[in-house]
Amino acid sequence: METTRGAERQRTAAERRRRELLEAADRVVLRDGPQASMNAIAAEAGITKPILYRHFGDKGGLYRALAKRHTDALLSALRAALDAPSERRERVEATLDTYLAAIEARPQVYRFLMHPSDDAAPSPEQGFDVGRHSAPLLRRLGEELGKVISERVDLGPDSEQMARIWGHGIVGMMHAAGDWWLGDRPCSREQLVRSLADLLWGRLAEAGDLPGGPGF
Amino acid sequence: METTRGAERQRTAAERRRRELLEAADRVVLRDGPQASMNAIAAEAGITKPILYRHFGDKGGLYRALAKRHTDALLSALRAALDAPSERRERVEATLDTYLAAIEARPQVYRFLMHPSDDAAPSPEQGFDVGRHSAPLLRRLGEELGKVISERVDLGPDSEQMARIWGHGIVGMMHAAGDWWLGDRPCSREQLVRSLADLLWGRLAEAGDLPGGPGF
DNA sequence: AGGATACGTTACTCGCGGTAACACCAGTCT
DNA sequence: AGACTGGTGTTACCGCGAGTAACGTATCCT
Repeated sequence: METTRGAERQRTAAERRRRELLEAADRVVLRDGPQASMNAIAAEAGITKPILYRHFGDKGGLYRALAKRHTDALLSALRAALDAPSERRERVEATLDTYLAAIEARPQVYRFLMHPSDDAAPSPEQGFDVGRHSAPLLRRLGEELGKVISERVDLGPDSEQMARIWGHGIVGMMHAAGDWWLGDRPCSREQLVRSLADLLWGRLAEAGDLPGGPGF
Repeated sequence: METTRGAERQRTAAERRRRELLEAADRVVLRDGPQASMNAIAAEAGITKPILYRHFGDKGGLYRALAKRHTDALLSALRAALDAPSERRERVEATLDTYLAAIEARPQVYRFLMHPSDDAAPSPEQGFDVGRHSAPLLRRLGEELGKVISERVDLGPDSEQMARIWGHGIVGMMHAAGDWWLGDRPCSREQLVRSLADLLWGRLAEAGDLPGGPGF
């Protein structure tokens, strides 16, 4: 009975094929942006649409598979920065810098990852579902950072809750500032990193008011 | 010569019509979500598609007009909180709370405003354009807050730059935390507001390490 | 009256996501 | 050998939504 070995070989072949398709999709998405059509991707892979659908179900499936690869890569880079053996402030700056360097180096990947992917389930019942606007990447980063904070930082009672809030908040801060910076490039990366770290280090609380009206 | 008076009346009539169309569009978008079709909106307004296109150019135009109304409303509410005559910390908390209360009260509006609206210009030249992932609302809030900070807070040299960075960063923090909170509702709004303000007030820098591994 | 300028319609094109139906070509089971 | 299975691949189609062309009609100015 050769079934097991045969099935095995077929499975690995299918997986290789899948990887090839993903790489083709990657090329197209990085060239045309997130609105790349399934036709274009299929053409790039040298095949036709139905094959893509057999492998990935629908466009969302393909995009999710594609996103996972890049997300994993970015996440592991961030973890490395987060685990460096140094002072907390240095680690925070290193993490911010790693993220910003990544989106600076490959803005197309960044753009793709931030795409909401429109998995908005049309939810039949009146009143469509609410939240989940954020890209899955941001959710994941926020959760991950929350976990790290709660494991390592002493926040007193309700530590768990606060750590998650901070995780999502910090990630959001990093993302929004990064997105803005990437567009206008008003300053160097170092300066951006330092300013954000300063913000997290409470300089807003310490700063004095300027004359005229209430201080923020 | 009646041209001026006639033109005037026509213009105001057109504007009233436009407002009616926007209100119809509002109803549909708030019911069906951002993927509402132009057909549906036209039907709700009791007319047909071409009229919408005459008034707004394309779907993006309609959505931009729609977004402006809500954005302006939210922004004025935030300004009020930001201008209250009290301590800085209180004003910050009030502003956060105002934003969160708004997205809590009308999540559909929130969802619509955060929709990227896919104005991704297919930019003919190789390498499509990069940034501008964030919703226009966030950009605007970030700029606005940056202005307020730079006007009121004394940040020393490079104040302008840092204020803008902080503006976008704080808005991003608020948004990401709010989005996550709106989905899972893991705590009360008060608690969320206090935690975020604590974060901005430098509690991350002050907190001690927890045993085991490097502290964040 | 004559003509411009709005408002409104029907009926279409075009592109995209997704699918049905069919063909082919391995290896496997009897 | 010959039937069966499961993978790869195709062409041709459906449905739907954005956007447009062409046409008809009321209103108001000259």
